[in-house]
Amino acid sequence: MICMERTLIAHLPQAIGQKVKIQGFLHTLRDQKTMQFLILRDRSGMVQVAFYKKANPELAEQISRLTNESVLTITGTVVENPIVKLGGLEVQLETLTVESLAEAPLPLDPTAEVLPSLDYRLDWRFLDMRRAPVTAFFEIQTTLEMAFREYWLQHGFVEIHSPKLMGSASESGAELFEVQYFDTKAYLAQSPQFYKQMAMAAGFERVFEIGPVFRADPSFTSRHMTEFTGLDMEMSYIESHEDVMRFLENMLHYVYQRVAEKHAAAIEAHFGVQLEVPSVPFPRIPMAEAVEILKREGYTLPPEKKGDIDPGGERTLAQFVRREYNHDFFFLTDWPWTVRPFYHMRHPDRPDLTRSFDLIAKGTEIVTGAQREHRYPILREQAIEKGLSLEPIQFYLDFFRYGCPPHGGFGLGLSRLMMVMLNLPNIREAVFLFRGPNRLHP
RNA sequence: GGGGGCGUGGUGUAGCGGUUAACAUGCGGCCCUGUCAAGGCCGAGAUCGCGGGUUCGAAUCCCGUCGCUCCCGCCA
Repeated sequence: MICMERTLIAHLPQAIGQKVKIQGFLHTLRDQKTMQFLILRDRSGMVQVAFYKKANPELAEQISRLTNESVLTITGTVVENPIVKLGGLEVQLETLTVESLAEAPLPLDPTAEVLPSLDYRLDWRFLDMRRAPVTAFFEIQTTLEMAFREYWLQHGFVEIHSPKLMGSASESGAELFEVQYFDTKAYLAQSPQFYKQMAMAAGFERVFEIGPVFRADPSFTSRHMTEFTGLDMEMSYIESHEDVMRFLENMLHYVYQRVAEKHAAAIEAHFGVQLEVPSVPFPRIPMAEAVEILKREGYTLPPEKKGDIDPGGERTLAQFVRREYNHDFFFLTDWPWTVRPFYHMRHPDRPDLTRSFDLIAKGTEIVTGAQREHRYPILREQAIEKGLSLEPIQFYLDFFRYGCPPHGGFGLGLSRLMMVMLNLPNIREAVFLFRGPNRLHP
């Protein structure tokens, strides 16, 4: 017992007949007249621990006083027992150490079958996260992020970490958080956009970044956060945004495959989703065509949108794509110049359209990308056309004055993708800790 | 920022003009020869978000307020 190594509960079937040390939370205690059954839970699973009270009445007394979710260290012998429904084995308790006695009652019971409201769950997120589906969520997310990294590394990308404190607004400025920075003001980066492009000007050719993004939008929806993790990339020597889309769809195909290989069963069990690896290529719908489709589908766009498509329209298009192409994903391409930022490249023959795209997954926008305008004089003109003052963005414009390869890239929302993949109704449970206009704690 | 919905024991819900405010779960106690989402019995726990109004009477109707939530705008 003194120097015994801990055995994970999932590994107990390989330890039949052996004495083991297991540690975890007390999931349930069934305290009977002659016997006590403890269900112990660690990150790998649950096991039944059995104890004959008369073997040690004093210890039995101690077990009776245990509260649910207390943290225990237990030693005992693993025995095969087909009668036990939980894995057909149990640990016969020899020693017990209470590492941490949980107070009762619990404000949130992780073992309860009825879930409290999401808001209450977020108040007690650390208890909420003891539930198996949440544990599974983060294991899946870890695999997903690893798959992205694998794919990028296989294709010659370099990882960068751009600063999140900025001296000036990078784009619009309206959605920036302002912070005190000694005797001046700084802003939290609402995108690594400019810095990714800086890496292109530096000749890195291919970069990616996984990092925090801040948006000061007072958005009250099930898919917005004020702080989220962005998966961003930028690549040089492309011909058009088509190259970026092709890269993205192949990467998502790979990522879904990796997740499916490892977690298909868990995803089915915890989220009721049969994970479908999306086939490539994804359907592409130019904006002009999308408007026609919506007309045929009987969806009326709000008149003030003018070439843009609202979330309802995106959902309608998603249904259309599901029906016509049997696909969960589609690219909405060639957005009007009027609704895109100044750095998107325009079509040479259609200056009213940009070489840009959004990726819609099950009706939710998860990616925005484009070929960027890398020609200094044109970029400068476009900034002026958008009514931007050049002075605060001159450092950015300078990237394009001394040779810059043609390039493009995209930004993807990690939680948005997780939400879509696992059919979660709300982004607040697709993230470790949610940050929104009314939520800064815990 | 605009619009809709909700707010009842710790939690999740029912009740929607007159009820000792109900049910489930959790909590406490007792019982039960191995249980297994254990089961059985008993008990504690809510002045029905807050303020005002209508009414003989309000958890129930009206107004305001706060909180949450969803949709729109914005986006990842």
